[in-house]
Amino acid sequence: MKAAVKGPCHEAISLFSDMVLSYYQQYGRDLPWRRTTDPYSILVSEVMLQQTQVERVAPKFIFFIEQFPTINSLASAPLSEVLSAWSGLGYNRRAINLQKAAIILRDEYGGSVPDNPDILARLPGIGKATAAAICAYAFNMPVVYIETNIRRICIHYFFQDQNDIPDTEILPIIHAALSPDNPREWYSALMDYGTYLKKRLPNPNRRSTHYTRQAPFDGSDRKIRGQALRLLLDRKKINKSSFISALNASNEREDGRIEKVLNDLEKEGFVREEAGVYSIKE
DNA sequence: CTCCCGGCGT
DNA sequence: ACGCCGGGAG
Repeated sequence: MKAAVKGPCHEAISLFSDMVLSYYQQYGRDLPWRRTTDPYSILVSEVMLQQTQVERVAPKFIFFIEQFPTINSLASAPLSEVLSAWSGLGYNRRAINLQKAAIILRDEYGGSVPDNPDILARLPGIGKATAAAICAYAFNMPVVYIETNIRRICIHYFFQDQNDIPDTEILPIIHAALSPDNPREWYSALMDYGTYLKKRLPNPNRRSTHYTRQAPFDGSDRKIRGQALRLLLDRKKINKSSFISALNASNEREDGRIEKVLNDLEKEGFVREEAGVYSIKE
C-alpha cells in the first residue's frame, strides 16, 4: 500500500504562486542582469551571485560586462585584469573558473553558451543550481532547481513546524509551483520574494539540513588570501620576503601559515613564483 | 560580535 | 558529509 500523498495540495500551491507573483508585480526589482537575456551576461551574473549579495554584485556586474562584453574577450584577457575586475566580490577562485569556462566555451562550443543544464554543470565553477539558473533566465527553460531564496520561501510556507528539512522534500514543491509559461519571470519573482522574507524573518534556512554556520573571517586564511591577492594586483611583482613581511604586519607573524597561503595560491593558479619573485600568473 | 552564499576538494 | 573560500552589512 502506498503512503498517503505528502505535500501541499494544488490549491495551496496556487495561492502561493499568486502571492509571490503579485508581490513581484508590485515590488519586483530592476536589476542589471534582468535587462538582458544575453546568455553570457546571465552566466557572469549567476556566478557572481553565487557568493555575493545583489547590492554588491550590481555595480561590479555592469563594470565587468563593459570590460569583458563577450566570451571571447573574457577568454583572451590577462588573468590580472580579470582578477582586478573581480576584486571586492570575494571567493576569487570563481574568477579563475569563470575565465576557464569562457575558454572552454570559446574552444569547444563555438563561443556560445549551450542551453543545456547538464553541459553547463560540467563547466568549472558551475554546479547544478547555477546551470539551471542560467537556463531559466537566459533561455526561459522550465527547469526545476533550488537555491537559498527558494529554499527559504518553501521552508517558511510549507514546512512551518519542521526541522532538518532536506532539499529532496522541497524540490517536488518547486516542481509543482513552476508554471511552464514563464519560468524566467517566476524565478525572478521567487528571488525577490525570498529576499523580502529574509528581511522580515529569522532565517528559515536554519531548519534546512544544509544549513551550516561559517567560520569567522578574522584570523582566517581567507583573509590573508584576500590581502595577498590585493597586494599582488597592486604591486605587480613582490619578492618573497617583503611579501611575507607585508602580510605578517597585519597577521601576527605566523611565517609557516603565510607560506602555505602563498603555496596554495600558486597551486590554484593565481600566482607565479620565479626566482623568489611573486606575480599574478601570466 | 553575527550573518550570508554555491561549488568543490577531500 | 564536512570544511574551505572574501568581504561587507547589520
